[in-house]
Amino acid sequence: MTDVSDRISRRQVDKFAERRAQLATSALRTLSELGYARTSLREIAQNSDFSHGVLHYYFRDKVELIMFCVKLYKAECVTRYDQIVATAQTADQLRVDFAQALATTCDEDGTMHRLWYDLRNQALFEESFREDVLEIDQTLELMIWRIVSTYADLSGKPITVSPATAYAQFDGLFQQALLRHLSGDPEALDTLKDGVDKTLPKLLIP
Amino acid sequence: MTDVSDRISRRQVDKFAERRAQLATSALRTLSELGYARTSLREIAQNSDFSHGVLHYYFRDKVELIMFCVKLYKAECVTRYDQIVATAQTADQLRVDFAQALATTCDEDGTMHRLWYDLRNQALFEESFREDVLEIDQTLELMIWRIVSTYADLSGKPITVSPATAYAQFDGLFQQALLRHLSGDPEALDTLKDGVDKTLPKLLIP
DNA sequence: CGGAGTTCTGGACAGTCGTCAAGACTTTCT
DNA sequence: AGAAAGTCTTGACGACTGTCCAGAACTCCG
Repeated sequence: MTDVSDRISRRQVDKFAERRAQLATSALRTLSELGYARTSLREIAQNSDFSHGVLHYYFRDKVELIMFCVKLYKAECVTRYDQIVATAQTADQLRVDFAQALATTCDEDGTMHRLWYDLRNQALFEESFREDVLEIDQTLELMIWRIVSTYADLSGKPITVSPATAYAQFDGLFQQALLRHLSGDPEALDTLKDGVDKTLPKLLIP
Repeated sequence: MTDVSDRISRRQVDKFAERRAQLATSALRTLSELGYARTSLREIAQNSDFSHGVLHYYFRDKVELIMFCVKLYKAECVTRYDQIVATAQTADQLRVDFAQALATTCDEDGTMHRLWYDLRNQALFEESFREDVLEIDQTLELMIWRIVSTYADLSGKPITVSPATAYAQFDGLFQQALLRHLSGDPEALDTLKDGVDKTLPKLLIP
C-alpha cells in the first residue's frame, strides 16, 4: 500500500522535475540571448513547445524559474573544471589547461555566462536574489580554490592569498575578457590566457 | 528638425547643460536605488522637481539619460583616486591609501557603483551600450594603471602585468566586496583591503 | 505691455508585462 | 467503463512602460 503510493508519487515527482528541467533548458536559450530584464515569460514560452501559462504551473514566479535555470547551468559548468584538476600531472600543465578552459568557456559559453553575471548583478539591487546568488558564487569560489590548491601542491609552494581573493581575481579577468570578446575584440581571449598565466603563479610564494 | 542636439547648439549652452546636469543628478539617486531595469522615467521624474515629460525635452531617450548619468558620476569618481597618486610619498603609503580608498568607495558609494556594474552588464547584451561602456571602462583602467605605475616607481621595481590584467584583478576584488558588503557581510571591507594589500605588490617583480 | 521663444505639464497612446483562473485535454486509477 | 488527478491552453485583468504632443506657464526683450 505505502509502497504503491510511494512509487506513484515518486514517479510523478520525477516527471514533474523532468518537465521543469526541460522548460528550464529551453528557457536558458532565451535568457542567455536577452538577459534578465528583457526576457518575458511569453518569450520563453514561445521558444519552447508550450504556452506561457504552463510556466506558472511548474514555477511559482519568474524569479524561481530564472534561479532554477542558472543553478542548472552552473552545476554543469563547475564539473568541467574539476576534470582539469583530476587530469593535471604538472603545475605548468594545470596552468595552461586552466587558462585554455577559461578562454574556451568565454568563447563557447559566453552568452550563458553573461546571464550569470546579469543575475549576480540583480542581487546587488534585489535582496530576494542574494541567497541563491551567494550560494552559487560560493561553489564557484570553491571550484577556483580546487584549481589553485592543486596548482600549489604540484608546485610544492604554499598559497599566499585567501580563496575569496583568488576567486575575485580570476572572476575579474574573465568578466573583462567576456566584455571585450562579445564586443568583437579579437585579442580578448589571448589577453585572458595571458592574464591567467601571469596571475596564477603569483598566488604562491615565489 | 527639432532635436535635442539642436537645442544644445542653438541656445545658451549654460542653462541647458545646467538643467541636464540637475536632472541627471536627481536621476542618479533613483537609478542607484533601483538599477537600470526597474527604473522608469516616471519614477525618476517623481524624485525630481519636474514632471515625466520634461525628461524627453532634455534627453533623447532613456538610454541617453542613463549614459549621461553614469558618465557624470564616473568623471567625479576617477578624480578621487588621482588625489591618492598625487599625495603618496612611499610605496607602502600608496598601497594602504589605495586599499582604504577602495574600501571607502565600496562603503559610501556602493549604491552608485552597482549602477555602473549594472550598466556594464547591459552592454553584454545590448550592443548600443558598448561604445560608452568601453569608453568608461578604459578611463577606469587608466586610473588603476596610474596607481600601479606610481606604486612601481616608488618601489623601484618593474611591473609584470598589462594594464588590462591589473584593472581586471582590482575590479574583481571590488565587485566581490561590493556584493558581500551589500549583503551585510561585516568582513567584506576588511577582506577587500587585505586582497588589495596582497595583490598590489604581486604586480611587480619581487 | 505684448508677443515670441522657451520651458514644462499632464494626459493619451500603443505596447508589454506577470499573474491568474476557467476550462479543455490527457493520463492514471478504481 | 467512468471518476479522479494531473497537465496544458487560452483569454483576460490591472498595472506599468517609453514616447509623444497639445497647450499651459514661464522668461525675456522690444
